[in-house]
Amino acid sequence: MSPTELAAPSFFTEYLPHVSVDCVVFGFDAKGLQVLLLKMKHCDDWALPGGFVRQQEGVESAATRVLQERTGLEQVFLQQFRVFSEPRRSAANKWTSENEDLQAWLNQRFITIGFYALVPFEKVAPQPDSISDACSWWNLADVGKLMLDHNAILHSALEALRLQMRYQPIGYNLLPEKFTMPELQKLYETVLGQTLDRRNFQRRMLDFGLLEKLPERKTGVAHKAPFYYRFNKTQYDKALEEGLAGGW
Amino acid sequence: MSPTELAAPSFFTEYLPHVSVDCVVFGFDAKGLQVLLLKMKHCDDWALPGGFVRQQEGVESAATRVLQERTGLEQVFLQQFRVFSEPRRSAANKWTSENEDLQAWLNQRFITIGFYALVPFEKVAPQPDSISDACSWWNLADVGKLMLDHNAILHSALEALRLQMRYQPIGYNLLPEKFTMPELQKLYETVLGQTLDRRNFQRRMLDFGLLEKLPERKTGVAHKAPFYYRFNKTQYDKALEEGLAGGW
DNA sequence: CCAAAAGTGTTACGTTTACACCCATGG
DNA sequence: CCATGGGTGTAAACGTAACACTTTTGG
Repeated sequence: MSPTELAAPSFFTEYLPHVSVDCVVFGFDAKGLQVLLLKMKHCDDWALPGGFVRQQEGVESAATRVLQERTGLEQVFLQQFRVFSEPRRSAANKWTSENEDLQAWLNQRFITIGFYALVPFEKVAPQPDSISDACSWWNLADVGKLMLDHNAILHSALEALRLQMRYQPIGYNLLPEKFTMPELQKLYETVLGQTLDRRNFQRRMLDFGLLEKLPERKTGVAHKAPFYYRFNKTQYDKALEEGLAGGW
Repeated sequence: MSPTELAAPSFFTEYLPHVSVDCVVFGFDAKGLQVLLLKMKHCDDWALPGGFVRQQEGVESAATRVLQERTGLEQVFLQQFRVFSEPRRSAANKWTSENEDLQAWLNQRFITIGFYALVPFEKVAPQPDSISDACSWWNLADVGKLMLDHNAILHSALEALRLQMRYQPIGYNLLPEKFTMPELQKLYETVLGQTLDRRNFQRRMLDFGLLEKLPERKTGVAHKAPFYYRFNKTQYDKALEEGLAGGW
């Protein structure tokens, strides 16, 4: 091995070749459902945050690392949902870089493992990576053409999330610790893309037994002030494990 | 490149390194749910049918190829359900072979993409592959310790299948073209691991609108002969796309 | 004091569950 | 001719959906 190689360890030795992870990071605020995107260098496209898998780590750990680097968050809800592997998905890879090793690396054919993450919007400090020059939230409705097949990945993640909501609770990772019932409902309506009855929603949510009503109400709001709630983490985790409803 | 290499193309050039697919193949007969397993050479373990991904194919296509080779079937219901990638899952890889290239290949660390398949039991002609010396059906209840983490993969596949049954029909790929209602019920009971009410099951199934009642009854059977049914493929495929029930 | 938003309750409806009766067949 | 399994129907229980009234607050 030459001194040059020793000085600059290659992507090819650090990571598993041909394998990547891509994360669809969902956040939620008053404007609706947001997704974290990166503006790639030397091109106009935006892309999902992604990364590669080290020789000695699992894909979950790789995705967690990506999330930590882009958002600053340590603990996030992360779920693998599908593998995207059509050879032609990488056909458009035409990276040029002064770093020849990086260039060769990026122009590989990649099999990517899709994850979606649910994160607390207001706690995220978006950070671009080495091949992007911006990292920021996009309202889901405003997302345009993304790099490669990232639009399909995003769409697929949203479908997986909607499916998962049928039998698992969401919200713990998307809302602040204290939240009101209307806020929780807004979250559900936004993700599901449909409006729900206010009273039935509240009853159903409470019947799940995951919520604790706090004695305080929201302040500084017009009209009648709603109560705050928080999740009972114990019950919430139990519901994540066991599921909420059954069909058979 | 040396003539030797030209004469014997390497696994390393034909396939993507570090990536494999493993298939949990479910079949169904009178004895219950069956799973297709391979008896590995030079060791007592049985394993799930698996394979590798060619440089220019997607993982679905790799899994389809594996299925075709092991079962002889062209069209099978195939569903990717999870990626297994913990580095230590491959830690036990200690293959020895006279083919040095193969040996080095098999001793890589692998990220495997888990698929489950639903196939018509009676149409399958199990075929071992080059690193196994038997391929046969096992009753799910009789499956013992499998190679590597294959027990976990099998368990996870069954969970995914049970979950999927909540909102998608199954049966088309697991039953012969004509089947009776008790047979269909047996299938559901076996996969779900619980007994169901005969009359409610029938009503529910018929209400889905996927079944066509045939004018003929089963022959050569003790007691009252049940009617045959078959799936309406059009409706069935529609249900696969759109799902059966909703929660919200 | 009124429009807008939130808290709470009730009724109607449909779906699922539980269960009963009759029919057909082979031993 | 009867035990076993299959075809069909109905009533009760449950959960969901639809909807009304009251309370609170800022403008």
